[in-house]
Formats: sequence, C-alpha cells, structure tokens
Amino acid sequence: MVRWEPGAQERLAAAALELYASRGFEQTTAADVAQSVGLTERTFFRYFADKREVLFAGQDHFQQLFVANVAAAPPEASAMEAVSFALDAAAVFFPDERRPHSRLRQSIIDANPGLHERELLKLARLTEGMAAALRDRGVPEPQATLAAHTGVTVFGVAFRLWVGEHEERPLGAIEADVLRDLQALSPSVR
Amino acid sequence: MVRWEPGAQERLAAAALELYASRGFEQTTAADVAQSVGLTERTFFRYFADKREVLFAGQDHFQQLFVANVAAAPPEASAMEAVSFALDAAAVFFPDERRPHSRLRQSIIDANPGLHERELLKLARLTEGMAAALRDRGVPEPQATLAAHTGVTVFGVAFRLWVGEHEERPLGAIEADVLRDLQALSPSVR
DNA sequence: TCACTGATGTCGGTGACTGTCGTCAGCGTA
DNA sequence: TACGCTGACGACAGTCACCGACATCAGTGA
Repeated sequence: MVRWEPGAQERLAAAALELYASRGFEQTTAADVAQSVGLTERTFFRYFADKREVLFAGQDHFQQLFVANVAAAPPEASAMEAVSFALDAAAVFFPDERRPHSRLRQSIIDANPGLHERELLKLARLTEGMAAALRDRGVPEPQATLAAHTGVTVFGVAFRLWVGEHEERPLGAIEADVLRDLQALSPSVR
Repeated sequence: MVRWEPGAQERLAAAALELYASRGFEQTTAADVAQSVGLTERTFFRYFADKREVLFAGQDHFQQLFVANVAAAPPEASAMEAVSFALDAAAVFFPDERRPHSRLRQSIIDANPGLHERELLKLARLTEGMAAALRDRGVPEPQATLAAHTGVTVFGVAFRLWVGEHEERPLGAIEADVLRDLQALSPSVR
C-alpha cells in the first residue's frame, strides 16, 4: 500500500484551477486547495513558490520551446524571421483542443489583478529569453530586445484573440494576421 | 499647535525610498517605514494599497500626461505619429535633473522581482490607456493595441538606457534612436 | 536487519493587509 | 462661548501568505 497518492503537484494544480474558478482566487486559501486533494498547506508551498504560481506551472516548458525555435531558425534568417519561427512553435503548443482549458484559465487570470501581474512577469521573462537567443544568433542590442518585444507582443495579442469568445481560427492564423497588421503600422512614421 | 505634521503621504514615500535602498525592500517592513516618519503601519496602508505601491505613486500623473499627448496630436497624424507625440511628452517628464533619483529608484526595483512585477503592471496600464486614446482617435483594433505596445516598448527600452550608467544623452534623443532601430527591424520579415 | 532517503505532516513564527472603533484638533455655527 | 461635526490618525484584533525546523514512516538497497 502506498503511503501517498502520486502526482501531488498535478493534483494541486488541477484543484487550484477548479477552486479559483468556482470560488474566486481571493476567496480560496492555499490550505483549501491542499485540503481538497488530501494534502497540507505546507506541501502546497513546497511545490509552488506562491499562491499565484500554481496557475503558471508548465510555463517554463512553453518558454523553452518558444526560445528553442529562435535558435533553430536557419542561420541566414534575419532577427524578425527567427521571431516568426518562434511564433510558429507557439501555435503548435496551443492546438484547438486546448482552447477550452486556456479560456477557463484566462478568465481566472482576468478576474484578478494580481494574477494579471504574474502573467506579465511571465511574458517579460519570455521576452528576455528570446532576446538572449537572438543575441546568441549575433543580433546586436537594442535590436535583439526590440525584436523580442515585437514577437511577444504579437504572441500576446494573438493569444488574447484566440481565447476570445466567438473566435474559431487557430492560433497560427491569428498570429500571421497580427504580424501583418503590425508591419502595416511602421511605415507611417516620419 | 498642529496635531500632526502635514504631508504624510510624501513623507512616507520618501522614507520608503530611503529605507528600501539602504536595507533592501524585503528587509524593510511597512511598520518600519511608518515609524521612521512618526506614523503607524495602519496609516501607511491608508495611503498605499500595498508595500510596493509606495514606489509607484505619481505614476498616474505620468500616464495622464503620456496619454493626453496622444489625444493632443494633430487630427491628421497617423497612429504611429500620435505615439511619437506621446514619446516626446515622456521625455519632458524626465529631464536630466531627475536622472539620479530615477537611477536610485530603478536600482531598488531591479533588486526585487516583486517590484519588477509591479513595474510591468504599470507599463501594461500605460499601454491600455494609450490604446484607448488611439481608439478615440479612430484607430481600429488591433492596430491601436499594437501601436500602443510599440510606443510603450520604445519608451521602456529608452528609459532603461537612460538610467544606465555612463549614459548621458537626454531621454528624447535615446527614444528617437530606439524608434529608428525598431523601424529598421520590420522590413526584414517575409 | 538496518541505515537511509524522500515525501509529507506538525508546529510555531513573521509580516502583509484589513475592519472597526476610539480619539481629538480644527472649524463652522448658533 | 458652547456645541457638534469632520477628517486624520492610533489602537487592537483578526486572517492568511509564506517559511524554517523538526518529526514521521513506507520503501529501498546492502
């Protein structure tokens, strides 16, 4: 007989999503989440640095993939072309089957400023990772940072559209449209 | 005889900056800050929603000015030209005399992830405000959001350079350079 | 058989934040 | 002059996020 059920981290993450969605983030204590899967508050904080972080587990994996595709772009590709490669990877990471889950998660985040704040931090880390990967490709500063910001902005705007109600296009198609809109913006300066 | 010294909020903000800088943000309690200016912890939280917010008082004023300049751009100006107007306003808000203070403040923020998180939230609010102002000018979505992101990115990157050591150019000059670098990036896609 | 490991529980503490109520100088008003 | 009101603050108690230290014990390998 096993002493504890396996997969504590996954069970905690699933329970947190459910409770945050039903009761609200602030109305749910870390102890509530832990107790709902037969664990203690202390164990919750062993797996997650804080109460918000539980919604962002797996983010590291996504970032790794996103950034890896910058490095995987052909050597002769320009900075923005490499960014475009990474956007393709992002679209693969979020297939349509994942949309309902992403929508629920996003609704929780949107309902709480603190969670929105954490989401922005994750996007900032994504930007930094991407800028570093571009620098590794030989892109100088500040172009590397600017291209990374551009890529993450396109991803962010496209993702928000993707999880929006009534939206049915796949993420990749939305990204392409957003990127086109962005390019149409620049020439109008000066 | 006055019952209390006036300017409680300003005294608290100044004391917080000083203590966060000397002892570190985490090593300073809200009670420490309050006590150092003869007030109680409770009063600290009457003026500031949380311990981080004290470093971002005045941000509203900046945002107001930034956004107002989008609206003040000539009616025939394009989205990116209106953004460029706002960037000019930002440069006026941060004259060179302000640089030492900004540098100190930034060093505190950079030393703490939680403060960095809050800074990102402020920049996101700036982006939202700017997007709304652009929409008021008749710019459609997602162009309004994209132009706003672009503007805030340029401001953010330029500001970071401005507070960097050895940097002596005024903010406006840096902004112009960054904007030029950004524009040079786009044509390379597709 | 036994030492050891690793995941978890237990306990106690700190500090961020909040609701509520009491206090009192200054001010207007009769 | 007396009186009542208001606004800024203090006092107090409570909740909860988070953390350090130590105990527990099933499983594992020698």
